Amino acid sequence: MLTKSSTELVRQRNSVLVLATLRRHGPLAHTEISDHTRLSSATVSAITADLERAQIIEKSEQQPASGRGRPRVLLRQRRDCGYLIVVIISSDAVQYSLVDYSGKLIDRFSEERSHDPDGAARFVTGVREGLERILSRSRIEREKVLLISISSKGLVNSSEPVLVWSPIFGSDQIDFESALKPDWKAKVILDNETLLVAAALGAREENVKGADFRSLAALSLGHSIGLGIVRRTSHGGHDVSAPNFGHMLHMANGGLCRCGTRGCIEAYAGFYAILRTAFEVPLDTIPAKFVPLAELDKIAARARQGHRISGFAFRQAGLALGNGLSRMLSLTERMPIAITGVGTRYYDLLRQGIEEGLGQSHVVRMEGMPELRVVADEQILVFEGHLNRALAVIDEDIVVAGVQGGTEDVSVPK
Amino acid sequence: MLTKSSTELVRQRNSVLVLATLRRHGPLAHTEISDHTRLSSATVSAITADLERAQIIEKSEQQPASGRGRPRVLLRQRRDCGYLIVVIISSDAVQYSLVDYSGKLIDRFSEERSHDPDGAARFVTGVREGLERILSRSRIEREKVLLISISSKGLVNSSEPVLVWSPIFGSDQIDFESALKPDWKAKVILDNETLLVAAALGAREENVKGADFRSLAALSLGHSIGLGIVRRTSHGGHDVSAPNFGHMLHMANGGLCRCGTRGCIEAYAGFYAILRTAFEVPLDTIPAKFVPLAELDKIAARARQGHRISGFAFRQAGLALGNGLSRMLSLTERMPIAITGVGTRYYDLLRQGIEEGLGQSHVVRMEGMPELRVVADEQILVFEGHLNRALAVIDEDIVVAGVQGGTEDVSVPK
DNA sequence: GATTTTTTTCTCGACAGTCGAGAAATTTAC
DNA sequence: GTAAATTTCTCGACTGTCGAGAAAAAAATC
Repeated sequence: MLTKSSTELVRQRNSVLVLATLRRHGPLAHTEISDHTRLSSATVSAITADLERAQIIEKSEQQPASGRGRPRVLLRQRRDCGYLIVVIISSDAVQYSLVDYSGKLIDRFSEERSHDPDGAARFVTGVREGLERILSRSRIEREKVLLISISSKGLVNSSEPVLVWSPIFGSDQIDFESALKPDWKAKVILDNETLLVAAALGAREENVKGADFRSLAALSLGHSIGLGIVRRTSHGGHDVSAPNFGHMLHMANGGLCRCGTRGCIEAYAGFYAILRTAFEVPLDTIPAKFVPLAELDKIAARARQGHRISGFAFRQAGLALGNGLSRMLSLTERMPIAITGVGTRYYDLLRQGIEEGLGQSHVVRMEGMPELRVVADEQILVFEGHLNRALAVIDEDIVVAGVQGGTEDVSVPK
Repeated sequence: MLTKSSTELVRQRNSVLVLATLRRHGPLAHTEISDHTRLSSATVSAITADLERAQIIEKSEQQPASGRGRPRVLLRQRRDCGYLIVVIISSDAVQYSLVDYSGKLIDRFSEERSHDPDGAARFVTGVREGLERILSRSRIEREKVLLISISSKGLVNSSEPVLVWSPIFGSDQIDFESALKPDWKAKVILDNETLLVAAALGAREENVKGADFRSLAALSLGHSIGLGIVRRTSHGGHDVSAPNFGHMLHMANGGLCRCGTRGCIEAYAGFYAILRTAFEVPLDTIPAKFVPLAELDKIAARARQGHRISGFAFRQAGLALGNGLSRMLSLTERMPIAITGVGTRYYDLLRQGIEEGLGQSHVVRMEGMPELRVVADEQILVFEGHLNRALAVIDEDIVVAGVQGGTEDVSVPK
């Protein structure tokens, strides 16, 4: 409320609103936009006329008229209005996707990540090459790429695209903004991977529940532990954050974590930690850099057959997660928790520990156990989260940059 | 962004903006308002004319002109525009304050709270009587009371004025909305006490640092433990919350807390917990209902003289606080922590434990120790927080209700 | 095939809000 | 007494939204 308002701002907001509903519901007719936005028909006319003149949306060609009356003309985003590159960094590969303004996937490939530790600088070079490659494969002009949206596990600066800490590079910070500035005019954004999962799930949930949706947490189980939280703000938007959950303190002076601290949640619930407990390796052993999934599958199999120590390892992981989640819930409101990631394949073994860990706290005793649900297809959710956020950013930027472009040959009156 | 914008909304927001700057900086002239709000002079004229017509603000009488040129006419809130009653519930008393629309204290008294446990229903009756008393003492019309702002320790529903859990009444919920509806047309709001402290400190901090202020936490030490967090939102407002920090899980299966759960932070850092540790009473002993401060002072004195167990009790309290704060910081961004409440008198004994507890976590190792500062005068901060929030709510309500009231005798043209 | 009905889109005038520029008011300086 | 300085107020231009009704276009009906 610290900043003034003006009529131009009104137009900007309403323009963004129109573009957002177009995103949400696909191509719409004039009347439908009016219904969804609660803007008057006249206002919709004015706004869509502007957007059309600025080459941001277009009338789709004649529909085979369904029903009588004047046939609808659908409005949709112009695909060639701009492009988006999505970069998903995971522990063993980097995936590049080229997407047009309508959200349609145009091209995609993955590049294996070498596991060499000499790290950050080399890695950035690789990303720059990857970006060049996807651009050149497409024949799209460089200037038409409006946004590069990157995601990674780890801790991300909330205002700038800087990877502050990651399981891969540790405290070797990566500033994507300055790394890509020489090559690209496009804006660069960086988000935590689980944050995007939460964003995607929040959007889905709101589509189902509407205004009843309040908040939701996504917990990603894997080599490392991620948490994303999404909350509806007072004015209808979504506020989304990715706290440093995996390295929240679970137990003072506890097991040694990859990050070098003792007692992090990850030091009990990460894959390497489960391995460590299952093999009864001392808790202050420096953890393995990478754990093959097959190794964990074996432990899980043994646990399911009743092997005590193996079962204990998963139970202890669950306890750490449950305690951590209860602490999170003490600091927020009650919200459902969606569990995702490769680790969900061990959910049968983790569940009891998680619920016990949750049950040990005041919040859960008072408000009851939060809803726990397992959600598969983390990869799809990550991409969906990218699109949600990135395209919204593009819409906003385009409108704010000014919707006056286009062919200025309106100067022939009569 | 889900909701449409309109020109009326623009006027509303800008009117609220004008009232807010008037709150912040005291009586201001036309030009000064224009400077602070960045609204044009013409707009300020239009808005202030409306507000004046609606009897919300008034021109102050002639100032002794300082400097040459046409003398300024200061605008200020009309005191009699409406009134606010502030109710501060503490463990041993309830304080009632009557405040006019300009924020000036008109009347105040406290009523001792009987320590009888028969609780909630009786207590509510007491509050209703207290409100009647402060009204009748003042000769103000009941309808002129626009807002009743209540605060208490404990857990508060974020949307409705319902006390969900409190150290005094436990889980006996109190719904102030429905309790006061029969007597009062005024709106009723309820906030956690430490939330108000955080709000007040946040406002002060922003006055000093301006846009550099990002966030801040207030930790209140006393019989129970309170935490308030204030953050600047993207559009310049303040987002403030009071998580259930005192009953966040400190240690699974730990000491028994007043709330009936085991291992809460309060079960280590509350006054009764310090007492329990100092006297080597078993950790599962049901805690004392109320601890005289003199008792704690004695333990503190012994600790300062080197008595081992007494010192250990404070150290352990500090550790619980430090661990808890580190967990909070894992879920938020780095922020300074202001420590307040009666317990600050033992800060010399707590400090080492707090810092050690903080230091055991990944965040603090990475980002460094957060700034810790001791802030006295918690009572003043609570009241200040009440005024900040309540008067802002009143301004908003008045403007939204419509600024068209007042004398409609403008119908004589020429 | 002409007319009516239905549905959608577009246009016009009214109204609300902000802004810049300059007029009006009013005091101090010389 | 006049000029300069400073503050407040007013006017016209511009931008925005809205409701109502005109215009467009296809299906239904006679």
